[in-house]
Amino acid sequence: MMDKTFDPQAVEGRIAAAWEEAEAFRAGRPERAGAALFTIVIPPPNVTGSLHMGHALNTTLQDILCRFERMRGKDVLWQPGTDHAGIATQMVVERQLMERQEPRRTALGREKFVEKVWAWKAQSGGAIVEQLKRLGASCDWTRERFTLDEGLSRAVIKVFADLYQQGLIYKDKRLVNWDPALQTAISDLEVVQVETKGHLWHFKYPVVDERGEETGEFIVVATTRPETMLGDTAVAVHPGDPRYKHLHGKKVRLPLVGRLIPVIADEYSDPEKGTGAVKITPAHDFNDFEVGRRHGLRLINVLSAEAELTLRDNEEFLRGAGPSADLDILLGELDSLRRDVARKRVVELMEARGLLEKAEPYTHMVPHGDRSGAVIEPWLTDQWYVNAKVLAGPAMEAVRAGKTRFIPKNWEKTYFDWLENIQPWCISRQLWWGHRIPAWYGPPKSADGTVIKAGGGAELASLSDHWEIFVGESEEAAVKAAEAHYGRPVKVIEAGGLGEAVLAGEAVPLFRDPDVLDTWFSAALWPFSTLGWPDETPELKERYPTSVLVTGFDIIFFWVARMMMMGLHFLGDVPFRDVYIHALVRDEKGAKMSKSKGNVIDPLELIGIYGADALRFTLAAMAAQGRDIKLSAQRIEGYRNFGTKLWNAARFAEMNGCVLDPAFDPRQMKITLNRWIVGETAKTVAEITSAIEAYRFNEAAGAAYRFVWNIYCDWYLELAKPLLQGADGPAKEETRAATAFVREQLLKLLHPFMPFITEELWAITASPHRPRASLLALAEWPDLAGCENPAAEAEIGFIVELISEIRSVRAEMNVPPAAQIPLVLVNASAGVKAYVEAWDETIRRLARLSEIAFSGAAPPKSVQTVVRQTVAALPLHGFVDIEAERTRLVKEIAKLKGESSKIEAKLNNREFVARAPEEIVEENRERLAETLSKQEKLTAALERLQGA
RNA sequence: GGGCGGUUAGCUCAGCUGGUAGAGCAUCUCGUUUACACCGAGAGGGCCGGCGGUUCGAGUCCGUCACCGCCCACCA
Repeated sequence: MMDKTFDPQAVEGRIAAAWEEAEAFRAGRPERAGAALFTIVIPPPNVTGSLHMGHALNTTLQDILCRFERMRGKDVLWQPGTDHAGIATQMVVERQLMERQEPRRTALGREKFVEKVWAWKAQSGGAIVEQLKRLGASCDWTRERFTLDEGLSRAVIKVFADLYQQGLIYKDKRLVNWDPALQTAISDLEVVQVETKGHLWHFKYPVVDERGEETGEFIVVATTRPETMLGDTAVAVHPGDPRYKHLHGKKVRLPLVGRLIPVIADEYSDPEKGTGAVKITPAHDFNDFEVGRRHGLRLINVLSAEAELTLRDNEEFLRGAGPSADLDILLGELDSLRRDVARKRVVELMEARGLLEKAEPYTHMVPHGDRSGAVIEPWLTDQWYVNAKVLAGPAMEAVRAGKTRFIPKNWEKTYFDWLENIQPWCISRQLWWGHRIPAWYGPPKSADGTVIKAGGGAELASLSDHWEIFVGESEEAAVKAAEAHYGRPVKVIEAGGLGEAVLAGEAVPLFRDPDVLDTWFSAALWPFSTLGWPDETPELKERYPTSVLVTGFDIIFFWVARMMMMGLHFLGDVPFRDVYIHALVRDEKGAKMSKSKGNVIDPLELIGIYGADALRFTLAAMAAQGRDIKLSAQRIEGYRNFGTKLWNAARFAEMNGCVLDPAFDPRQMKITLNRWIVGETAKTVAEITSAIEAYRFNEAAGAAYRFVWNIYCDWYLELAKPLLQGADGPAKEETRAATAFVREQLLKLLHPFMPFITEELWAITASPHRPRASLLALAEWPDLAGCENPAAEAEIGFIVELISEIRSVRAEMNVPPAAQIPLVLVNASAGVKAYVEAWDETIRRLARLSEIAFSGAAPPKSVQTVVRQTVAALPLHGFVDIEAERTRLVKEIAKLKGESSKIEAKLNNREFVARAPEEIVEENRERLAETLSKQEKLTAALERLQGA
């Protein structure tokens, strides 16, 4: 005997183990040889991660697709894995070291630290994978990959080396987004603009004449960053701005520093903004950098990696300023100040000198690192870049040509907009956890072929712009290339020991770039690196391009676009045919879930309370395209109840001996009721199938829900009770078989959405004599084409409507539920009579009637209603309240009148009759006739009531 | 500043190619009829944000305005 409810906690683990044991999710199962292929690569979650709602939604949708296609007979590969997540992981381990008061990263050294990270990964890195399994993800876990795996690393190194040889990866010295907290460069995408309240300070820069004497005139510049003024090398005005025309070519004295800097005319300066004159700090502002480049201005870098003032490095610049420089203050007091402290101090100094015109409150956008939250500094460094512009062309073209489809389509625009304006992609990170860049540096070779010898550290640094670069897929390859280049033996050393090695003069020293690659660089290769590339594996050959990518819109730029670029460049084809972009999961008020807001709903907690199936079904039911999901526990509870309903329907079938007969043929049934439910099932199969094919998950879930609850349970099982509980015979046998058959179909239909409960029911309801041929996960998707049955629909439809109508009237007339009353059908047609006689007992039970009679006229004092043209009269005698009935009829007639006059107006409109499709016109005529006839009958009933 | 979405029942949302406005929850009334109270029966509740337009016909298409949300760009 089954329990009354399904206990997810007790069952889920066991079911998951059964799947694993049977290797149900393994790609390339022998019996599927030659089957159509279906491939999805999972968006690899961070190893540091724990399951959040975004993962839960993402995983659920992919799993629905995979289970659906697997049941349709395809050979499915859902490729799982995790991402090493450079910055995030390094931060986690560093924090851990700090908490345990162990030596810091820098104290440990690179090798030891990386070892620690691997140890951490081995111990707690796999948590997310276990959590995905709890959700029921049917990945081929035997193929799990990690972006730092040996194989994937090989792919990364090869891609880097190839792109370098092709000139698509290059090293450049320019401004990058520098994160002073993490001490690394980050890409544009990792910078978030945050609205920040600050000030706009107006500084007066004195204008000087040819001899360097101040003329008494000032040019006023506005800035939000006073501390960077120490690195100003010009003031720009718009060429057409009349206010400043006379100053073109003149100079101003940079306050505090004292150096003379030019006033330049440049279109960049906007007369509308600030004072129309803008200070130019090429080393600390992206726009200024460009202006500086146009005008050949010097770059004065006044900030350190920690974003502290480094004025000593610029002594030469400061000393060249002449007598008015506040050298002592600059070098003594300001040097090494943090940027925010320096800002205040510079303002004070300017004010003290009468050069602060005004300071006004000002709200503006300030760039922050998305991981560290630190204010990002545009900073001049050497970094590696990918020429994304070249790779973006084919990526756009492929989508334009329809080789990859975005669903919903409107995301294509977002994709195009970004790619059209793409900037060089900074891929080097000053971290230790990640793929180390396969570039080796050697000392410069002079024109005459001699290797330039270098002295100590400072001298080395000054040479850094001139290193020879050797990129290779291995150290051996790089050494070989270097030896060929220098014509001398080469020795690989640590960067720090370079000076001595060179001085020793024996071998040419070579050292490897200490930086690692952006995590997204390896992620961009995921669709082919996980399939074995650069090896020509069978999987790669057969499964690339993959079928579909399922992901959130927040990583279209980070990931989707880059996979497109890399896939097209290295494989010559798109990485996936479809990209299904799903929504964000928000809290019930619509706010983005975040740890800091404390509104995060933990999927694991929900799974613990309601079970994985309930959570999955909820997410699917709410996953309408193009809209965020606001999740509430109440909703999940509702779908948990749905599971219970399904469970009890199966339980009922079990109690009534409904066992599946494999020989059962749904097309050979005799009983109308059974034909009807199989017909309804067929409709539902078609509906769910096409909805999943079109990624309309909510519609598929909705169709399944309605069918199970409102059709199978509410009507079929109720109507089947007399047959199931009646005397033995062919009708009972057929109904038992049909009940079991339909249950089988809905377990299959629901399996992609609720894999655990359906698999469990599949096992429980197996016939004791005939065990299941396979797990439900591997069973065949239903195909009931040709089982629709309009005749059965007409009959059962009438019965359902009749019962509903009587129930409604009874409730409205306040007839006590216990009261059994008679029903009289007036002038019923032969067809209706046949229906009713066939269902006499059931109608009486469900509508709580004492008897059903046929007559040529409605009995006096009866309440009347119309069901599909037939008047149904309930002689209520003792119960009827004439007033209440009159009110009910008047109301009902008014409603019908409104409806009929609307249709009449439509049909009287010649244009409508002439232009609307014939079927629509016909439909309206029928509706009018129906409405009028019903109206007539109720009006007659009302008149009789008044006569009585 | 550029772009994308949203505005439908008290709440949360469906409504795909224009053709009788739907669901879940909540509310109200009733029901211990052995599958299920995580249940059953019934009811109430909507000028589909405003204004124009196209059309025989608009929640659905076009324009426009308002408000809400998101993305991109922007340290004067």
